[in-house]
Order: sequence, then structure tokens, then C-alpha cells
Amino acid sequence: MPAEAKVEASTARSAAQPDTPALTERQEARRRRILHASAQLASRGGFDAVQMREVAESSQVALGTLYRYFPSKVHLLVATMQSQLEHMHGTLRKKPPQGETAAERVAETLMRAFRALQREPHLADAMVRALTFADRSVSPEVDQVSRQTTAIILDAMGLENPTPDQLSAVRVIEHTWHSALITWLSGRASIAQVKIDIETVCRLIDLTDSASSD
Amino acid sequence: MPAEAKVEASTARSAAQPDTPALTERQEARRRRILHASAQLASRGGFDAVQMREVAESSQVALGTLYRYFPSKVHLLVATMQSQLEHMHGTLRKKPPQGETAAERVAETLMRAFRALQREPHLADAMVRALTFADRSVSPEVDQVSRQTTAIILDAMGLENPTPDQLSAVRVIEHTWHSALITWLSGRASIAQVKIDIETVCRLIDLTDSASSD
DNA sequence: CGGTAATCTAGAACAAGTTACAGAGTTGAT
DNA sequence: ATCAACTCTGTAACTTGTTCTAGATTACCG
Repeated sequence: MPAEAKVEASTARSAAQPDTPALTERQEARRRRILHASAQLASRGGFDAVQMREVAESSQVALGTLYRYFPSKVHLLVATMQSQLEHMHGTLRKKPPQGETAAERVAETLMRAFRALQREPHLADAMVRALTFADRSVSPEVDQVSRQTTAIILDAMGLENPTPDQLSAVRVIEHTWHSALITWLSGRASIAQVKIDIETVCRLIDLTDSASSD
Repeated sequence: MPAEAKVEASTARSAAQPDTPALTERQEARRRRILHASAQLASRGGFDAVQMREVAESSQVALGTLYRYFPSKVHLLVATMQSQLEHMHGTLRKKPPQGETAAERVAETLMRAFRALQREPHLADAMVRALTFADRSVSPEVDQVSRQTTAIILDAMGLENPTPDQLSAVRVIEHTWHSALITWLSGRASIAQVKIDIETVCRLIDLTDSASSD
């Protein structure tokens, strides 16, 4: 039998990954420390500043243990993004967007998220770069992030049963969102530019606004 | 004075970067060998298979020289993408798309490019991953790729003087194109999915089809 | 309590990107 | 032909992500 008493954690993570082997309290604590250290280092210097040895030291964990929890730097940063996304989804829920149309509400929501990212541009850099650099071995985790993002957008649209067309539009919005962030982070597009791109792509929603949910 | 007689090359590259110090024939040859080796290795195993030491060896160039020509692996792969893009733009010019509307023609063009990438998925992986992973130090080169892509799309639309709205739509299409490629490369989206996303985003063009060029 | 299986730690070792450097090779000018 | 300036080569060193290993800890079970 394994070490450290297993405890059923009721976090979003265990809910999302029911096959996860269930962690001890101390293990949960370690995991939190690691993610915290990761976010902290990322906030300073972005992707490059998140160095595995430093994360391990900051979180009081041996390097090998860090790799047991997160099998690669990209896994770690994608998990960091998951945790930040959950936080943001919670925040967004509290103040739903005010726009008249679904397109306006989605654009408003994404701009709100964008402003949050602007407050920690280095952290944003680390998370987004990891997300787009992730290879197949990180697919499940990246997919989880994608689902979370989709949920946020659908929330903003106020839809229960989106049509396939609407889901396509949402996917395109996500594509634009990620790629626009990258162009901003690498200094090739201004904040204003990103705003325009988001507003532009959100018009797609109106194209599918007729047929809709229950 | 420097070594090796300077020769004014009339390639797309020197035309695009007039500040480039102009290369010797032998230097042009080295550069070509390097790009060729890069593409070859990428075609095998994707991003990870492009190892700087191997590229240097394959192209009969010392490691230091490789770094003089391309200051990082990402620079190298972005340059590889530039060269591939030029080739593709040439190919596409020869057979313009047949669609009735601008949206159809753009979608057709991108799908043609997509099919080309499918023939060398590893190469596509290396180039696209490099492109989205590039940091600020590669901005000029990435921007060049972006301009080239924009040119291809505008060609397909058949526009001379695009409106700001249309340029926004084109940017969003590019965002979707890059991000959709990534989801495909990382196995999170099927080919069919990418097709749908491209077709979906191309509808944006119709939204701006009224006001247009001469 | 004692045993055992899994986990954790500390540190070495390895891999690949990047940098540094000494010496040889080119090139254009004089 | 010689020189100065630049470039190229070959190689070692350094950095950081990743893997490996031996020994200490922890948790559970009887």
C-alpha cells in the first residue's frame, strides 16, 4: 500500500480527473506550494524565469518530487494556468458582463480577462507560451484548459445548449484569443490591436445567433 | 574590410531586409545548406529533431557559424518557415483559388496550404511551434512571416486596398489559422475540425465585403 | 511494534541549446 | 606579396531541463 493516508479531495481538479490517484493532505500542500512557487517565479520573469530547480527550492521539495508531480516544465505551467483560470472563472461569475448581445458580453468578458493578464504580463507570458508549446504528451491538460475557457465563453453568451455552429464560433474565438495574446506578449501587437481582434471575432457570434438554446 | 566579396543578392530575403549586410555567394550557399538541413531534420522528427549540433554537421558548418547565421534555434526554424512560405506563395500564385466569394477563396487557399502541411506534419510541427514559441528577440522575423501570410490571404481575397475592417478580419483569420494548426499538431483537433474552423472564420470576410477596394 | 511498499530527498549524471575562444582561412586594400 | 579585418572551424564550457540512484521517511497493515 502507498504512503500517506489517501484523502478524497473535492477540488475542481479531482472532479475533472477522476482517475487521479487521490492525494494526501501533505501531498495537496506540496502541490499547492509548487504551483504557488511556479506562479510567483513566472510573475517575475516569465517563462524563462520558471526554472525547475528554483521551483523545487522555493516550494521546499526535491527536484525528483517536483517531476513526480509535474512531469515537465510545460505540464507545470499548464497546471499553473488551470489554477489561475479556475480563480478567474470564479471572479467572472460574480460580475456577469452587461452587454446587450452575446457578442458584446463575450468581448467584454475576454477584455476583462485580458486586463487581468496585463496586470501580470510575465505570468501571462509563461502560461500562454507553455500552452501553445505543449506537445501531445500534455494534451489532456491543455484540453482541460480549453474546456475551462469554453465554459467561460459559453457562460458569457448565456447559452445552455449551444448549436454546433455556435461551438465552432466559440472555438474560433478561442483560437483568436490565444493567438492574439501571443502577438501581444511578443510585442508585435498593441493592446488596442488585441481589443480590435477580439471585438472582430466576436461578431461571428451574431452570425449564429438565430438558432440557439432552449 | 570584411572577408568574401559582397554580392548583391536579389532574393526575397534581401529585398525584405534591406539592412541585412549582404552575403557572399559562399555565404548564401552556407545559408541555403543550413536551411535545407533544418527542413530535412524537421521533416523527420519535428521540433525536437532539429538539434543545433546536427544541423551544423549536416550543413557542413561549425556550430559557431550556425549561430552566427541564426542566433537561436527558434530563429532558425522561423527562417525555415519563411523559406517554405515563399515557396508556397509561389505555388499558390500559379493556381489561384476558384471560389465565388472572397471567403470561399480564402478558405480554399488555406485548406490547400493545410494539405501541404499534412504531407510533412513533422516539418509543420517544427515551424509552427517555433513561430508561437518565439519571444521578443525574434519579433522582426516572426513579423515577416506574418506579413507573408497576410499577403497570401489578401491575394486570395483579390484585394488591392483593403479596408481597416478587412485587415482586422485577415488578422483574425491568421490567428485562427495558427491556433488551429497547433491544436491539430498536438492531436487535440482532427483535420475535419480544422477545416470547419477555417471555414467558420472565413465567414468574417463576408461581414466586411460591402466596403472594399477599387 | 515491526514490516513493507510507496514516497521523498539530495545529489550526480545526462542532453541539448548556447556561449567562448584559439587558431586557421578568406578577402580586399595597399 | 603583405597586411588588417573579418569569417570560419573545432572544441570545450556553461546552462537548464530531465533522468537516475541510493538512502532516509512516511503510511499502512497485521
